[in-house]
Amino acid sequence: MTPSDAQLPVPAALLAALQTDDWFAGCPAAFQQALREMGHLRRLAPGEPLFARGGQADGLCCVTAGALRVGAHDIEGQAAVLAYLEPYQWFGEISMIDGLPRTHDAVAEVASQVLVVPREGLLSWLEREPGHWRDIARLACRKLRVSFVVLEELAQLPLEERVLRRLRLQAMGYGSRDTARRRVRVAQETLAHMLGVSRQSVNRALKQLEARGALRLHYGEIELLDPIRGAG
Amino acid sequence: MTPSDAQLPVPAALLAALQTDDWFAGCPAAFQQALREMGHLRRLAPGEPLFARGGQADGLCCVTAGALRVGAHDIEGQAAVLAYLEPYQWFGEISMIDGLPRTHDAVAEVASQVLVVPREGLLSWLEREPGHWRDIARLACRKLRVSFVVLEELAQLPLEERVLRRLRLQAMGYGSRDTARRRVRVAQETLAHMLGVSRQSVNRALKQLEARGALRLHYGEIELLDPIRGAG
DNA sequence: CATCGTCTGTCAGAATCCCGACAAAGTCGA
DNA sequence: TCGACTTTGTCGGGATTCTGACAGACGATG
Repeated sequence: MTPSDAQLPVPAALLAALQTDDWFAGCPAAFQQALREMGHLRRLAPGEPLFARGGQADGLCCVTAGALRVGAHDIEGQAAVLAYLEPYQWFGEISMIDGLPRTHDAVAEVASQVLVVPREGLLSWLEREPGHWRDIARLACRKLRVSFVVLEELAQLPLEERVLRRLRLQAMGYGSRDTARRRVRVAQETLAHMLGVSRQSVNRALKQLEARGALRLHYGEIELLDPIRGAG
Repeated sequence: MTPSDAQLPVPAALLAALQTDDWFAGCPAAFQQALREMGHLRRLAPGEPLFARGGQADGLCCVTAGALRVGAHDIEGQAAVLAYLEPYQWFGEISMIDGLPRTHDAVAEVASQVLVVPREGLLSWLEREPGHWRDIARLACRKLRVSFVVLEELAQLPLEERVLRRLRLQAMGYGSRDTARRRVRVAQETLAHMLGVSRQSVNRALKQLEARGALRLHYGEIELLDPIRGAG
């Protein structure tokens, strides 16, 4: 067992930080406690995969440090990025629910730490406390709503709006946090991959948004300004 | 109360047909029975809305006859079609789970019939049988998987592939049926709305797919051929 | 402070797609 | 059978995006 596979217990102090996430905060204390006790922490080096598409479900996860890139590595190396997950977002509930293979790859973008709640343990716990399946459903439900928003934008909004909305979505942790951050650390090329367009197009859209007063561009970072000005 | 609002009980004979849907078939008999007993049938005239985006959740639904167009009516009349629901697909679980407003409009495409299970009744039933929240989660989970597939295609696949995959997705009821139909009744313009591109582009893609041997075009209908030939 | 790798900004040609328009073909009802 | 309506097939101009390329700006590292 290599150091990166070491299974560290989850310190109780982490519970406070985990409340940042709306889903976790909405779970009953008993369930929160169970997730902490059954889970363990796993460190990931930059570029190290947590799981790969098609792999077997190992459990429910939560980013506790760093950032994970979730997407799909196409055969031709076309990296379609679905989302960037940051503390303290939960994921992996899909395979948790239906037991089918992973839908995406999850790779550490930087040195990261992930809380992993093993599937088997959680399943048997849920068998004793089946009411908490409702919380699992809530988690999937939230993703579904985000997914619908992204789908709709992708389908018919002009690129400029899509860029702006995606940034705001990222700023509020894809619906997981109630307070949106002002600054989003993301390279324009990364943004391009998420939106499925070229970096040049993203750059042009960002320039127009900056001229519109919706945001301010920095090196490797984008500052979102007053939504009123950018809302048109 | 108008005739279209009449609340007809759900005949027991419908249970057999409902088994067509993978999700329903996977639910325990007790849950199936409860859904039938708590639900009622509602008739919809062509163009009649079942619910609108932003409206309050009235319950879990299932198409039992006809077809529903699910999408979002933009302010400018831009009708973005998310999917066409046909018997016996279930929907409306999102608002069921989180109690938030509807994400989409649902309008009858033709004269249709919908099984509606009122939210309040189902919620209190689930309070007595909380283990079946897992089934609700399964329903949301399946949609999430479909949504991921659509998202990925939308992001980076060439239009020709997107058209083909969308047709196959429709042919197998968005994952709700195990056997895919050969023929899909859908106008090219409708397909264009679902993919967010123009009718002309869809027509060109379809022509190329036909030349490739992946499908055959008919009037108001598309026949899917052997997947092997079209898989490239 | 010098260097290197990353990120941003911009250009031009090629490819793609959108829009409006119109004709041909199919379907349905009078 | 005829006519109205829907759907399909196709064309061309205008707009948008992609690809590839390159220079400058920034930050980390030694």
